[in-house]
Amino acid sequence: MRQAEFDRQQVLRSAMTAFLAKGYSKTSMQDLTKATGLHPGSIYCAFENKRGLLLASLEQYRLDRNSEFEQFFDADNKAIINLKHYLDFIVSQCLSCDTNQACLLTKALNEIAEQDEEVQQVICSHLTTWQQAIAAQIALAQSQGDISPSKDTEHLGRYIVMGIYGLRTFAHTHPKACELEQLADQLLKDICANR
Amino acid sequence: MRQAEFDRQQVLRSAMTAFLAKGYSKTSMQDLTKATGLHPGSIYCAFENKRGLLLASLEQYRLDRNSEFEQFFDADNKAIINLKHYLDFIVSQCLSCDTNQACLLTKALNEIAEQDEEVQQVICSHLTTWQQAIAAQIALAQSQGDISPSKDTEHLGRYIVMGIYGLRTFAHTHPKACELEQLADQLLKDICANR
DNA sequence: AACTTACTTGAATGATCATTCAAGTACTTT
DNA sequence: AAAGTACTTGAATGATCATTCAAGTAAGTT
Repeated sequence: MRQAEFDRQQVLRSAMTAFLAKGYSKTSMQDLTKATGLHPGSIYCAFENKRGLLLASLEQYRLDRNSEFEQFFDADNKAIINLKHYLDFIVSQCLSCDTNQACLLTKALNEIAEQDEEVQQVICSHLTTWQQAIAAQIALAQSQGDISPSKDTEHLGRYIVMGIYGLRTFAHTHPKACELEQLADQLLKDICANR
Repeated sequence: MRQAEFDRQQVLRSAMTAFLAKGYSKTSMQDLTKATGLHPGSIYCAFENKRGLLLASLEQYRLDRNSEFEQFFDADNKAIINLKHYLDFIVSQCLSCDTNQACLLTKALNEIAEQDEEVQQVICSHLTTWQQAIAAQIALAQSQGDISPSKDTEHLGRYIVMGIYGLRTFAHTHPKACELEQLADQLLKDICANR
């Protein structure tokens, strides 16, 4: 047996960058060979086809975002503080002009939504897992007295996720930084409000 | 002079449907000739190229959404009631499987965002106008005593718009109808909350 | 009715696309 | 060191793409 010469993670992260810059459809195999450094034959050998490379990239994206998420919420702060830092981080991503800071899951979901059922299923499953992780942090904040325990945890989780989706799209309209920050603050306030 | 034989509005609405179904990139000229009933030469004569057809479709979309918006808010109800009906309508669109009920502006914005500056400019300008129209209705609701007048009208407008963007993306993950309705209700509640 | 003008038609064009595959290369095993 | 195995290479392939344009057709004008 002979080992593949390329670093799989590095290749997938390069592919992610390419897909984020142009979207799946507009990213040509030529773009992908340039971005990854792999020749067409190697890509097809390792990932079957362009769609397979997208699926593998989505999986790598999930792993990367998972460990990023854990870094935010493993801190010894209260859950509500970590949540605020996490939202601040997302706002800073939204304000960045670097396309690589966008969310591959929502980008791909918007583009391929009704076209490819399997890709959609994979994306939805990742997003749902993420939503549950956020809900778990909200539950923690409820137990720590920062959010009313009488509120529906799952509903609050969906509300935050909806808000983050909204922030990402809103950011495409080039709002002022302070406006985006204000929206994120409002979102968190509404979650915590005692009503 | 000889008049063109096709109905411009009808052609543009067919093009909108095609773009909404597949996205701009994946919609081929063949798709567009089939959808509009026009031959390639006629499309190029009338709209210059595929991109020109998109721009014309975006303009028609703006006109159509404008009159739709006016229908919702010309009613003799209180502004807050109209706003609720409008949100209900958007939720019902989100729940529909008909791709034609999606928003062409946000769909195109997500797809072409950083690729075509002029298209982005056009889309952002339409979305900003829409946001201002919503803010105007919020101002009305404030004057009618349904929303605290001390709140920043523009901020509330942005918040509702962010929420609608979020609802649209969230809907792609196939949530239950009641969950989406609950999110829209929460959005309106948070706007009206007295804090 | 003849002419001019402008729209319609749809096959042709050249570019670009994803994908293939046979030849080349390097690692592993014997 | 020789043989076998699997990865790499990149030009070739056929499909599909947006776009063009010359011929055809119908309306308006004289």
